[in-house]
Amino acid sequence: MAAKYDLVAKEIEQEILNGKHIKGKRLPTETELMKRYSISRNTVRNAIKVLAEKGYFYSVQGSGVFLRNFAQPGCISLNGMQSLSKIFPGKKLVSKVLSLDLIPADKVWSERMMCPVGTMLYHVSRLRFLDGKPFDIEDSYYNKSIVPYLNVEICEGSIFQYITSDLNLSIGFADKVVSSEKLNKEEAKLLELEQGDPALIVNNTIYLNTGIIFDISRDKFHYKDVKMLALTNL
Amino acid sequence: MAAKYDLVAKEIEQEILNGKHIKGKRLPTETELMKRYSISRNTVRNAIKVLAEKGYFYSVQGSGVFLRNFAQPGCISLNGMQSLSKIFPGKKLVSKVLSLDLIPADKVWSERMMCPVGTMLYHVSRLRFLDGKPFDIEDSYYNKSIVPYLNVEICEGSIFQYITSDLNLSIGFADKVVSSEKLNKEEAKLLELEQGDPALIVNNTIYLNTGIIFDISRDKFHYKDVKMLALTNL
DNA sequence: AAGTGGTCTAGACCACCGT
DNA sequence: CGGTGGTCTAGACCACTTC
Repeated sequence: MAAKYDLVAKEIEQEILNGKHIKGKRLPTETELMKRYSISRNTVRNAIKVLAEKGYFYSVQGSGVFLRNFAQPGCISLNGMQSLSKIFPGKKLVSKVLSLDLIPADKVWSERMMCPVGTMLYHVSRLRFLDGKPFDIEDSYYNKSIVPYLNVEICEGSIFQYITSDLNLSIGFADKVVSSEKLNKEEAKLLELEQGDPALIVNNTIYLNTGIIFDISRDKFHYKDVKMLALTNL
Repeated sequence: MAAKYDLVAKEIEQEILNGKHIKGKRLPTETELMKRYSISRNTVRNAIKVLAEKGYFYSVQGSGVFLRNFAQPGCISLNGMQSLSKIFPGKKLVSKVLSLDLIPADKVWSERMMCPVGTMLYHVSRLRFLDGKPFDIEDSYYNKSIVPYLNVEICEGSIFQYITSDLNLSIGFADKVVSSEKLNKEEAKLLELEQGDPALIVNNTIYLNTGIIFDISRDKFHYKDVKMLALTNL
């Protein structure tokens, strides 16, 4: 059962995407929106907050809520957790599975994933292509006691969709540590770059809504094609 | 005049930093906190939300609010807008001003900064050192009609502190686009690296709380020493 | 069934922006 | 000054976890 403020947020978001509101312009006032959707002021404010966190709005006390220049297309958002297929809706995304193993967690991994030593982990290596061009190398470890089954077919598709839709798990939040490194020879070859070229690295620790880690992964992105966007409030 | 929920948030944050709460443990219930601080439930929830957005907590419906593994020290947060001196409290931060010019905005810059062509801009280039080691090259453009005066002395200190404390301006929000590039010869020399070595790039567009851009800057970070942290909710 | 956080309402007052 | 968003309250009901 979806919340009212979420429904209203989705509706307003749709309006924005359809160009109904104009960049730099004021949104209708809160009182106006209360009437329009027959909801209380706090619910209006919650809807606005949702969209403000997505980067659509900024509020100025005493003045109004204004449309913000939002997300440059092609940027991977560091704030949300959309899958790549949603970020690049028009483009063809292909995942080639380099390896898929089932291994027991050693001491290091048990600490990283906050699970007992010996917990079985799926280790997946994928090379992903965007419109035929190598885009990133992804190295993931999934806790098998949470994600009980994976195969090559699933890994060639969207693992996240499988986890949310088929396994019916709710993803909660994530830490992402971004850095830059030189590529080694093998990685460079996969990304069609030269050894020593830069890579943009993102280390993800991904939690269920219960606070349990189910996935730790490292993405090495092709440095020429990838930009990450972080929206900062306050 | 600070808000109640902010004061409570600060108090709880202090407790956490003093080790009063333990990682993975539950925070007192909302009802408990209502009584303790003599505030309404919504105010408690606002305080919790502030800290959740900083990465301290995650909430589980029906269960409680739990302490999260928070910010790895030494990481630069992409969510907040702390100045470097606050991120590395123990370390010595030195800024060497490479250049400081006053230039009129051409067409490109007027569009980027959403200001009229001809608006005067301070262009500041700085090389920053952390404990004596080169850390990043920063290239900034400030809108002079908002930041009316800058000199080398100010630029050697914290420009942000000058803007907030002395000019009494309120910073609102920022876009940060993160990418990776090869260093050219001059940049490499400044950072004591080799030409072609990776750099971690952050392009910032920084707005006042009124939605006006006052600063656009590009940071090129030393790739060996720098990690950025993004916290993702939802 | 009891206890927790999540949503929603109705109303009040305050701080700030514009005129 | 009127209108806007920001804070705060008190109370209600719902969804979920836990036992």
